[in-house]
Amino acid sequence: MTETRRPDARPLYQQVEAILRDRIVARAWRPGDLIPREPDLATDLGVSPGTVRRALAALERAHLIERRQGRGTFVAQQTSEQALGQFFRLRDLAGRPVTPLTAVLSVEPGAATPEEAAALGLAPDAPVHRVRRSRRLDGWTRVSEAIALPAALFPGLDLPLAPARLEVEIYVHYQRAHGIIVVRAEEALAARGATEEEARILGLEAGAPVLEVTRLAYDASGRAVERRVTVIDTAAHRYAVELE
Amino acid sequence: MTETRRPDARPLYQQVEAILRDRIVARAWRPGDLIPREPDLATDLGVSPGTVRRALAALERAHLIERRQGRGTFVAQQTSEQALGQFFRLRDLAGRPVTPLTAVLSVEPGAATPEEAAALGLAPDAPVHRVRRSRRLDGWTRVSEAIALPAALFPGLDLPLAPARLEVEIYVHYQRAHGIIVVRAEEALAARGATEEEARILGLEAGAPVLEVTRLAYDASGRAVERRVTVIDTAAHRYAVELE
DNA sequence: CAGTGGTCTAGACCACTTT
DNA sequence: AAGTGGTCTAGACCACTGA
Repeated sequence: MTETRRPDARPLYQQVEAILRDRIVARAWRPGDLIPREPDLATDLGVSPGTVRRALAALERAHLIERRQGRGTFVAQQTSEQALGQFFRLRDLAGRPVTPLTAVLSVEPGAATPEEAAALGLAPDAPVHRVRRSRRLDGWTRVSEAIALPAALFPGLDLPLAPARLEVEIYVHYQRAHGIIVVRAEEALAARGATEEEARILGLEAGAPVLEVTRLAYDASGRAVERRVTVIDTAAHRYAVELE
Repeated sequence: MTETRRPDARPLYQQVEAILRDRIVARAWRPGDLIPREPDLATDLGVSPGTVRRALAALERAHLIERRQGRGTFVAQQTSEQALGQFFRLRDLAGRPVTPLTAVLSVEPGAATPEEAAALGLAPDAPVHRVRRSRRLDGWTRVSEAIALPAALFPGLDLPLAPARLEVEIYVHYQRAHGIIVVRAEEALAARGATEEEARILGLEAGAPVLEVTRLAYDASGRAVERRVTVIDTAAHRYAVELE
């Protein structure tokens, strides 16, 4: 790059980052693929290796790529372990991570509620898939979950109904079956009393205190792709947060 | 650095980061101070400017320094705005940040409970300061808080009892009066029923669902310096979390 | 205008992995 | 041995700030 003037406001390394991210979003590079080595990317894009390196570091922080010394740079392939580590915040009372056993109770078509439409950027009453799940922690059903997905993003959603264990985390399924990579989520937490239905699922009395977590999840292109409401019995578990 | 061998396992930039962090922890450089410019640090430490730059970037991410183009690099001076932005997670129902009005109800000496001693790395029954506070959000008392501080770290703790507003956030006070910079905290969240005392403070009935947040805060040297239990009425507010 | 951090370049060498 | 990312160096130039 020998031009003296750069009319673009954004720094070069951010432009390079956007270009590489777009290739992943457009599935020109797919999860698991080996991408070209740094010097080749640099000459192809007409920038220095240091600039490519800075862009790749940002994509690695966003969990979109994995770099392995001696092997190369790969588009990140989500695994259940990775997805749980990134998005599942429940711990036992000693602070140890727990692995949930998840059962899909039902998958049904529905119409977006006003809250869902606003959160997901959909038209009112737009078609959604509704998934209900329950999750066992350390042997007890502690979590009841209601997930809403825009039908347009998840055509032919096929989740095996399972009474006990789902073999892969649902975000891994989104990626494999629908090409949607969840990279970020926002959650809003509150304490409230359990409804009768929740109390039945969790083995509580109606009105017992439960933790309600409302999540909005975003994919690599910044699109809201999932809204879920999770209700948790925190008798023997805690929702862990790191502030820094 | 012309040596061919480097016996140290850690990369140079991490060693430089540790050296500079230690200068802040040891108060050789104090909050607000202007620190030497990059090239000077590089020659003083015998490394290249790029290595210093990488160390400074890490310290900036940790909120220990602030870099301002054209002005220089300063040791971070906590402000109430900064401390609230970093450590106060409550939002209104629209997701907007709220600013709490804090009242200090009491400051008393006490002895560490077993949980506190374990969390803070103290001997059983070690002396602690106990601070009780309440916080108003949007005009209502929604938060009741109990803070425990190791007496050894906070000699002569002097918090003005205030019925309404505390002029600075308490972490700003820790820094100014005791030289303790809180950089990180871990929180564990649960839903439970309010005790009678909590219900009285929050204007609820005993047993009403409240959000309990147990926080352990760490300073720049990695030492646990504060344990607090916060009880929140989430009738009109949410605890916000970003997952990425 | 001088001085600072921010960006960008162009390499050399090391550590690790695989063939 | 060959090829990759990780570290480290040594600059040039730009953008911003304040005297």
